[in-house]
Amino acid sequence: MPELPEVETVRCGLAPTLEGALIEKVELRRADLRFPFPRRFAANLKGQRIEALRRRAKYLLADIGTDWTLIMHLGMSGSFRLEDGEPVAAGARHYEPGKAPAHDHVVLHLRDGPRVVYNDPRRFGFMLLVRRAALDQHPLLATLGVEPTGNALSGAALAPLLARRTAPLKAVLIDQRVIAGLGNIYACEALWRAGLSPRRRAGSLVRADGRPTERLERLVETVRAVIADAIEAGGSSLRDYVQADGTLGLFQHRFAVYDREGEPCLRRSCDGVVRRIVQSGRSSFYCPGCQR
DNA sequence: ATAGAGACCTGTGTGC
DNA sequence: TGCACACAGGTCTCTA
Repeated sequence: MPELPEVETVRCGLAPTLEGALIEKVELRRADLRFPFPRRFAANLKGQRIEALRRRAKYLLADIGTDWTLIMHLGMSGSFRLEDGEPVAAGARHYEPGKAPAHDHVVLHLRDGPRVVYNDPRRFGFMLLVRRAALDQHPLLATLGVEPTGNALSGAALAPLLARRTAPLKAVLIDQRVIAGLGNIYACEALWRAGLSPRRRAGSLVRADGRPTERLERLVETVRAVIADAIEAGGSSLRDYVQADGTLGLFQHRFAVYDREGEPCLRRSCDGVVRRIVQSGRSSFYCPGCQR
């Protein structure tokens, strides 16, 4: 669910509270999320200081003490909220007054700070404690592609990854080994901005000599722009996603194609209608009129 | 190697 | 009102 802009927004919301905080206790309300929690998970966190809260692709990385990093992933429906005093902050989903909130799976108790509650109805998220020295070699992180936020993303960087690939462009864009953190929504939006069809063969954006085409350079720019715009808007709130303080993202109001099947294309001078197709099991939204 | 399907899990919206 | 079904921001594993 949450893609890079949502995870980055969560990171910004949590960092002021978490960075420098001392973990007094970790409460696990169940034995597993996507994976079982390791034996000593809570014990290893107890008494440790959170040194920094970083992000790589859709992963949150909390540096714990000198030796460990806590890898956290929100899956499709994970969210954090900060609680002071009585349980439940405004904006918590799946909450009925008088009842314990559903799907609160992990609670971090900080010394002199609010509780940090992880909620995840579908439980596709997870938390994993790994040795920081080996973090980059961890299987989850080792094969990640380039971040779309810095200066690393370029036509030249992508060309070798797209060359000769026959898979649809959309499928390759959301492959985390290519662009780290790009997901279904923002891939659709970037393709619309670039005027490129999600069905086009990925390899068609690379010249025979291996250099990027103008179309690929254009796509790189729209990917960077849509990610930057979404971060600025605090991400997109559809069902489960909220920021750490319970407020909603705003980018869903700016979708050009995502979830707009049957509605008119927003491009001036295009009278097309947004279509939904299924590519490798995921919905792709695009305008057949102006995306080629 | 690469592309696609299925699996994991719960909640919500739609149509009958 | 209830029920069945489709679908949802992700990613791992298996099969051709």
